Amino acid sequence: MTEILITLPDGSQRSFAAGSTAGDVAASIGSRLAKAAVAAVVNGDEADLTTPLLNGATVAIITGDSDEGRHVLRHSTSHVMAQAVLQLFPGAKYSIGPAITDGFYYDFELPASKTFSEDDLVLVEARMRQIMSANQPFIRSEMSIDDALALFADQPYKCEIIERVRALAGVVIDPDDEEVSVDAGEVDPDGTVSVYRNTDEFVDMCRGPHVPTTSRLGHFKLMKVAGAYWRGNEKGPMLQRIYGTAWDTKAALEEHLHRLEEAEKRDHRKLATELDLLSFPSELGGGLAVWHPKGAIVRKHMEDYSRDRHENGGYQFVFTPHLANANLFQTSGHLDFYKDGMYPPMEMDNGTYYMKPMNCPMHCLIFRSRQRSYRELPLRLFELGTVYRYERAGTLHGLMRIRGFTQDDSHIYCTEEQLQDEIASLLDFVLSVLRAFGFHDFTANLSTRDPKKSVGSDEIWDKATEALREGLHRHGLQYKVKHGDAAFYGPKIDIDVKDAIGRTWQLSTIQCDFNLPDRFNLEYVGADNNRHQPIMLHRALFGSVERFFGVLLEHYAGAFPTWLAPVQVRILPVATAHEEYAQAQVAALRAAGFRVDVIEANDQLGKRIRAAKLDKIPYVLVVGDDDVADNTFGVNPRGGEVERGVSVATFIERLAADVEQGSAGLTPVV
RNA sequence: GCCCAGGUAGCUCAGUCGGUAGAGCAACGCACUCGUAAUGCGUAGGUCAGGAGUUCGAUUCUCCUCUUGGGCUCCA
Repeated sequence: MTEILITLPDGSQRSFAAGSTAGDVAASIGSRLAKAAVAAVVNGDEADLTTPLLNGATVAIITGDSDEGRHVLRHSTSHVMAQAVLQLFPGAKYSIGPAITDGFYYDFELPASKTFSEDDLVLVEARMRQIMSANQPFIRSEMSIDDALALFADQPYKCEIIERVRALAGVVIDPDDEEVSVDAGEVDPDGTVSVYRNTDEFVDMCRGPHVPTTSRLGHFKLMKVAGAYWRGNEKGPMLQRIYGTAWDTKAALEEHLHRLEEAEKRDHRKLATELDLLSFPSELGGGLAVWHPKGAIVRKHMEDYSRDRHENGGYQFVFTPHLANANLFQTSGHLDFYKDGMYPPMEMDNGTYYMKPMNCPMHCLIFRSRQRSYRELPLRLFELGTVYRYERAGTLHGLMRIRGFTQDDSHIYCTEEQLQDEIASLLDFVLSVLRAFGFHDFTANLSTRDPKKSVGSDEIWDKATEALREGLHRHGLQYKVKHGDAAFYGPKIDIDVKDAIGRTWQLSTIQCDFNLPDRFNLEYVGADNNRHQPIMLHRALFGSVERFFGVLLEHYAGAFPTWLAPVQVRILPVATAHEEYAQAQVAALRAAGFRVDVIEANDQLGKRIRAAKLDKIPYVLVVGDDDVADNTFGVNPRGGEVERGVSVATFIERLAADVEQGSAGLTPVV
């Protein structure tokens, strides 16, 4: 047969000469498509453009501007990086180099335990560009496992991957098992190993597909070097990882780099310093913050709002101490399971004390302090409880990962029958509060039982998991199931929010607990006059106040909405003669409950306006002769146009409306 | 905890091939009194993260500790 028939995605069919490739198909459709093509989908499987097609194949072209296409570009770029590193560092061992979000990485072991320096990145990148200019082909071949072991005989990491695949041959691969699927991405699970060769010297094991030649690549940048454990195993060898980003066009690459710059500008640690909100004095020790007046006032309003909502939402407030006798954490099990996360013990003459890493044990004591009736349930205890956890040094990150923090912590005790409704109304409550802080895009994760480590009966796990799932369905909330990701004591829902620049943050959790009620022997007397064990729910909404503050800071890029802004209004008298008027207005606005300050006319007006803008103050009011005469303001709103001659009454009305709108969620929902 | 890179004035940074440091902004003072994003001049401000070592001499070189950043791992 000299002709083959190919079906295209739109259902149309075309005939090609035998031996034609997906690349030929793309070229026959159009030169623009041929240029954009990076790989193809042949009969449902991704394949190289250079693979000869068989008669009757269905072919779709993957272009570089699709997710799949970028994945191919990134993966191919990582191969080029491996080749460059092996040239520049003879004797280097290469392990794996997958495509990841926005880019790729590759892990190496350098000879004599050498490490990469920042300067090496420049060298590697230059060598990569040479390889790309050389227009090397990606040539695929397949071989047996034994041949592959021979080919990679001096590459121990490659051999380890091949051996693992051999061991797994015939085993159905669970896509949730990340460790195995990484290998599966490198090698076909059917017993053959595919490799891609660029030159006589450089060949890499890979399932593909790849771009036809290295000249198809080029819009990339190496970003950073890092250490990374082989197979993520803390006890295993530490490899040297290089991260890069790669895109289909120069514009896309530049846009990505620009996005990174923007994200850096709104880094909460930077903004916290610039706006004088809080700091991390090294004298305190790592992961501990002090809140300056401007940060504290924002935090106070966040907490006030949270308290109002909880008060209206049927919660009862409690307070508990920051430390407790070891007996408490023995009972709760924290000393058995969580000791590494706790600050070390304080030996006192009447026992051993620990800083509390969690509030739950103390809330359980409150539940247990007297006999409880089913009529009291659900019992919702709420506390802004400060806890201390000895997070490992390398994991600290500004406010996002901190050692002393305050949870907006709630523990809800209810009956099995109440669980369903309670979870549904909890979700209502959580989302409603998050919306008040400017978040509108939510997704959820449902973490289910890990049978290898869990307490509680099958029945209760099933029931609780269903209750969580049903709650999510009622909300139409998009969610993913994380199989086996639950803690040993119960299933949970995590809620992720998307921020102003599209990043997601995990904030709230709703977590069932079958363990603590048992350990603390919690009971209530039911309608049947018998004793029953309540179900316990942990629920944090902000997660931690500190972390939530950090997320808000990044979300708003420091420009807090008026109801939260540390200074809502700044009045600038044009000249000294207007200061009296300015002071009188400050007094009036403060009396009306607004946060207002004034900067006297010692500096030029333009300079004071600039300073106010850099402070991201919502309203800058300029007052001069006209305003004194007419009882008006010149209003310069954040992000808006200057308006002269606004009457004081009108401005106060607008300001009040702005504040009201920002905290609109204050109206009770229950 | 592990790998890499840092820590110099309140902030952002420069500098010292080993001879105890400098800029801009901020602060303070004086002059300017100004209508919407940087007025001018001046003053003050640093045990160069901390400790030990090498050296005639260490902010600079070495080691340790603390701490920060990027990752890994961890986050019952």
